[in-house]
Amino acid sequence: MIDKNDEAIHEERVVAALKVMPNEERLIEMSAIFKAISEPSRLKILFALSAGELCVEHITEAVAGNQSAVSHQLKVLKDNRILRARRDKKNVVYSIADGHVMAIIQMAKEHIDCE
Amino acid sequence: MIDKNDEAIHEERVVAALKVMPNEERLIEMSAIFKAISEPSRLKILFALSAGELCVEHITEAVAGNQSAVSHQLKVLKDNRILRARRDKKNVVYSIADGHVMAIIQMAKEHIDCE
DNA sequence: TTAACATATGAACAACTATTCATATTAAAA
DNA sequence: TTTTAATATGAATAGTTGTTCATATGTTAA
Repeated sequence: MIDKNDEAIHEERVVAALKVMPNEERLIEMSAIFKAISEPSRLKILFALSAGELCVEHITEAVAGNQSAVSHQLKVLKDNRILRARRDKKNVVYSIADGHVMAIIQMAKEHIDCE
Repeated sequence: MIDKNDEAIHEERVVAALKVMPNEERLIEMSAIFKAISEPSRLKILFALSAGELCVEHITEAVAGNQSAVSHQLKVLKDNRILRARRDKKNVVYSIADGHVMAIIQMAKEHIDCE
């Protein structure tokens, strides 16, 4: 181990990396999560919902957006299982799917503040 | 509190949301982090580096990519402070900037697996 | 049923982004 | 210095994505 040069160390790491490397399908799946929350408009929706579930109208109000745009954005978030939706009479009420979502956002916040 | 209707609860949440809502600049800053890791090709690089720092050549090898593309991808990751770079003789060696990065990725993984 | 309300959707356009190719830059070795 | 090796960059193109507008769908109340 002592006289191993960088080249050898790196080659080992390349092999190690290839072993832990998720397959293409899984990479795309993970990327999609990040893509979904990588638009300010959609991130804004997540903050709007951080205090609890809201119907589309109120989300639209909270993000100062327009109804159609918000609906499209909600679809992206729901399709990626970042949000859940349930109907309540005339309204559809959206909420954050699980704790991981805000945890990811929190971590990004910390990352920025550490710089 | 007892006879508060959904409308009133939601309005309160809208107000709460507006209070915690990051300003536009900060939203964009956070989005940029996610955007940077939202391409499979770049995510792949992060996995390649998860075992330790590597030079561009080895990264290229680990992701089975082409040199120019990888260099462009590295630039995006570095500009967003997701990676750090240091020169070591002829090589430039890249590494993951801090623990938040892989933590975020780990959380996304868990999120997917919980579905 | 019909009217009114809340949400969703499709098409179209504009804006953005990734990759490729060719080449520039930079550092080390000869 | 000249050459070679490693990395970076600019321009161009192709593909992707967000927003808007108009309208459809579905739900409730009258």
